[in-house]
Amino acid sequence: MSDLASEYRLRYFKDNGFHRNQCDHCERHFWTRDADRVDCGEPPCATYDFIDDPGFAESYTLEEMREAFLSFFEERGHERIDPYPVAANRWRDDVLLTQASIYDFQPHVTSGDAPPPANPLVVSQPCIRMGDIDNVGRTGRHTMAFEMGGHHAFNADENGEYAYAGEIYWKERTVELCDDFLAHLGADLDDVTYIEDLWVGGGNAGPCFEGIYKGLELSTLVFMAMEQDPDGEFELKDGNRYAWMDRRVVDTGYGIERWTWMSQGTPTVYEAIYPDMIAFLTDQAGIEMDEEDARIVHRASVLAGQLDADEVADVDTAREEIAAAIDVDVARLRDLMEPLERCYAIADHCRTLAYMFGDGIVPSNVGSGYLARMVLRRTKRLVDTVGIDAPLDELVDMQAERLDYQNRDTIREIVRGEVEKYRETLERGGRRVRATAEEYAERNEPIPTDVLIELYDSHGIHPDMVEEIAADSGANVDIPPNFYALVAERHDDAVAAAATAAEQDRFDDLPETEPLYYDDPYATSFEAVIIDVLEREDDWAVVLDQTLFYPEGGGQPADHGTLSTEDRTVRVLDVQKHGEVIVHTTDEDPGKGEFVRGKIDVTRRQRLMAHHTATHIVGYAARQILGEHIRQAGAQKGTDSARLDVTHYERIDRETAKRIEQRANAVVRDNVRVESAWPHRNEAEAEYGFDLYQGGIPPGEHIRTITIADDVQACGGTHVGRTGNVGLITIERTERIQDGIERLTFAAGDAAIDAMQERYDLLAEAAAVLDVSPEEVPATAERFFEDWKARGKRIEALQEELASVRAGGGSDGDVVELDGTEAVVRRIDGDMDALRATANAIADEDRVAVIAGAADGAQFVVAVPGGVDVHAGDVVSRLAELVGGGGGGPPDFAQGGGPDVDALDDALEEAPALLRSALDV
RNA sequence: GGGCUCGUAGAUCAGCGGUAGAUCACUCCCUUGGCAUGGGAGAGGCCCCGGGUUCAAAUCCCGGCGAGUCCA
Repeated sequence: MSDLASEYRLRYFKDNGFHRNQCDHCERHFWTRDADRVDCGEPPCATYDFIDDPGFAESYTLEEMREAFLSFFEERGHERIDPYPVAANRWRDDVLLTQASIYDFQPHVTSGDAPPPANPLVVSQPCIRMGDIDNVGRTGRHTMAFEMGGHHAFNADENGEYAYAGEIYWKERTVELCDDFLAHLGADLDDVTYIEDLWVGGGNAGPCFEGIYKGLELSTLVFMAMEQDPDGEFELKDGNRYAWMDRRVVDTGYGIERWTWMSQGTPTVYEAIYPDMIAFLTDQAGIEMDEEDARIVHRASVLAGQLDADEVADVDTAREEIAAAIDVDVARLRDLMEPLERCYAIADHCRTLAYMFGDGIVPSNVGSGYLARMVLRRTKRLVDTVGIDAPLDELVDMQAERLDYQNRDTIREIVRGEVEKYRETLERGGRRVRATAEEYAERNEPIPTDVLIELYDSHGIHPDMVEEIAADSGANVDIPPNFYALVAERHDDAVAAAATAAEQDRFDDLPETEPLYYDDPYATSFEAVIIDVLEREDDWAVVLDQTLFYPEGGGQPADHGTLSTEDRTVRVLDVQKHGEVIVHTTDEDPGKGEFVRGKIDVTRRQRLMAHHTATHIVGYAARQILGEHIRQAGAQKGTDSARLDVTHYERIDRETAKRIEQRANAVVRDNVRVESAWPHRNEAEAEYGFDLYQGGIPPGEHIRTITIADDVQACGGTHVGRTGNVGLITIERTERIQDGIERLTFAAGDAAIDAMQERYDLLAEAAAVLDVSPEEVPATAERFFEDWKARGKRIEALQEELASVRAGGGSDGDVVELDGTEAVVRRIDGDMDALRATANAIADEDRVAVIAGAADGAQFVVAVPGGVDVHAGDVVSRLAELVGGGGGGPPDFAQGGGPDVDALDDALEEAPALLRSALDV
């Protein structure tokens, strides 16, 4: 690694009497005002020094600390902006959850493509970090959900290449602000250290300082100044090479919870940030402590920072060390701490869930919905373990109320639904495990590993749950230590090959195509100049200077039509966008350098436009009927129908679909204008929020918006002018694409009429078949079905009756005398069921039965009563051979057959001989 | 986005090429003064749907629909 040490030598440190020392334990360098200091100040190199001894002049609640932070930076030239949702995938598609305040400005602002909403700015951003889940509750400082206070400045060279330029401030001012904020709150600055570190993430990197005070990391000051570059001069800790870039982004993170904790000096951060909920939970869990217990807890809390699962090899050992340090038995310490730690985790997880569901995440088996489900189930297990009676939706609601969410009823409904689903999974799993355990206990074998993996991977049953239940049945379980690695092995997947476009280079050099389709959505023809024509295997690729043809995008298929020159007309079969170049696929060569007149297929275009506008309307209607959590998870428009996938936590039944249909058609009848605009991205986001991005996140500084009534979406598609032009919307069906995602398939305009007529035709056809009027179809169908079932039963009964009659009667000619037994060899008129019934009836009279039929090829049934030494399977097999087929079965009853019906009677002739020889064997 | 598992009587499940089963619930009868219970009999199945393989499919293969679960 090239030497970056000079990056950390700031004038600010020099002017303020700092020294650069090296930590005795971790050997990292740090800056301090205390020349003699030998530890960096951060656990495990140090302990918490502020428990019962707050580090600031006054005590703050979380809300007060947030305000103190924001206003401090506001007073120093930063603009305060509203926090973003925790569901980061609403404005970027590379991550699921917001994990830091800088996430708000990635990728477009950090890359320089878009200007920041303000510069510099300050925000308190709710974040969720699943990675800390094992530390939550234990270290006293880790939370899965937290608010990251961030002040950010975006600097760029003055070369005009980026959406912002100039120097706002960089390292000196950033450290100064952090130091000033500490001073502002009354911190003892001599006890503050700034540890040198290097930050790497998301393709960027840069030097950073960790601000530590009294054993607690309060801030991280990142100076993002490098980007990944194969030829870069620095190889950093992730193994990639990086180079300096011409943008410099100040990315700071102040843990608002920790600052709050520092100001209060409570044993843990949790008691500082939501004291009411902790009190409620410990009370519910029946945790009582005498004075001595409380003293132990306090002393252990000071050392709890050592329990960081990322830092220590073994949490149990770390706990033993703590027990030894405060001279308490480790078992007693654990008994005292674990229920408390669980209560802390519950409070934190409930806050996480409140953020997730409050910001519109819907539980699912995929994506962020899956993360939410995992957190919820973990929380439910914790709640049950410590014995809290309050329902989980109430606990989550306590946090949702504190966080001031408006959709609390929906949040509770989602939580209740998920708890119920989890209960069902456990019940199902329990039954399955009991059955499996009994099976192996009986055989006196341990439950094998592959069964454990299957139980977990396919049925969601954790191996420790298997162990618990199996113990009741006396079955042994060996859980291999690398269990989860074995599960992961089952998920080794083949990497999908990315298509490489050879012609891409050629298109890259062409000028951007001027799109005409936005100017007038009803235009049908245009004139253009052919820029380039490329012959391909089966067709031609044509690039024009401008075009009315809409290229496939945003779920809207491409326009079709024709391009005509003076002497020829070629058909346009497909249109694709390569960057800003629009490529038409044609069936013939139109000739290069020619003027062409283009005509689009108007019917196709109008149907597509109707469906596109209808998609917005259906989404808008679904949101009104189902709730604010409804978001587009995918969409595809066609000429005959369109489909819209939305996030929702339960099945959309026919009744609900009808309500959506009615609401959508009301919007059509209102005949409001469909407005399009090209606002600046930041202005659009500020005004409408991230619900804009229903159909994906478009690039660029300006985005195109489509407004229908109160619904505003970023959209590049073509739309009708007024909702009335859509004509009619019919929802054809709903289906569940994944857990938490419902697909609405609908038709609009002409296609809706077609769909309605087709459906009525189906009903009319069914009515004609039943010879009743359409209204009577359901009742008649039901009557017929019942009748059909009753007849089936009647036939079965009659067949048995007939069989016993046959068994008794029949001509004497077909009775064969065997050695001490009689056999009946007979051909009857009936299907396999009749044959079986007859054979059984004969066998019931202690006679061997060989029954043949020809209802569906040649068929045999042989039944042998008990005590007769003939193997039915063998006899059938040999008979069947004679008719070109096969057969078999158990010794007392067998069936078979073959295609050669003509040979049936001959085969029956052979039957007596076969039986006798079978008896002889 | 990908993987895996499961759809059989009202419920829970067994059967996994050869005559559709068990337990509980249900109906009736018997045991008892009544209840818990005990004994007996009975009813209840488009074996999710559609193709294919086979002499023969609930069972094997493919597709669809429905449900569950794990991973990114």
